[in-house]
Amino acid sequence: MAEKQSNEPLIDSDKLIFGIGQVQTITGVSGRQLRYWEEQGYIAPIDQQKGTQRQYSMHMLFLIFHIQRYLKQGFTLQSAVERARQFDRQIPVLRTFLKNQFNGVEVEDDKSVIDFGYKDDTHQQRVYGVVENDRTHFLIKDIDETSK
DNA sequence: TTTCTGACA
DNA sequence: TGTCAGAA
Repeated sequence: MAEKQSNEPLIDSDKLIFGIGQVQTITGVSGRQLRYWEEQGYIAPIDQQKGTQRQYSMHMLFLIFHIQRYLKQGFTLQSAVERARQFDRQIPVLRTFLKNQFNGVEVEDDKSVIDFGYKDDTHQQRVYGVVENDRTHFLIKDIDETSK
């Protein structure tokens, strides 16, 4: 099996730009709301000159999407923004962790196993994430020095 | 056609 | 927040 699949050529998310029309279609947030949120300092388009058409990064699109999700759940705009921002701060952390720990996943019909690499620098145990249907759990295996 | 700003039955 | 106007 292939050991390393250095996944570098991912899409530059910074190059994915959306106009206010696309943002409305994707997130369901009206242009009027987007301009109001911007006026309140909650969101910001990509730096552009005044009077020109707004452009939003994919990152901002996600933020807008989450603000709207919390809004639908009944939160006020202010608290929805707070929660969206908190969530936003967690993404880079998860990304870094997965980037360093993810070592591939074996997909099977009834059960799939995610390889999270060694438990620590001692390299004596390996951690796996097991996915069965909708249930998940961790699995730690001891590494026997004799094989491989 | 779409978006921008400002205003308000 | 929606919607309408007048301009770009």
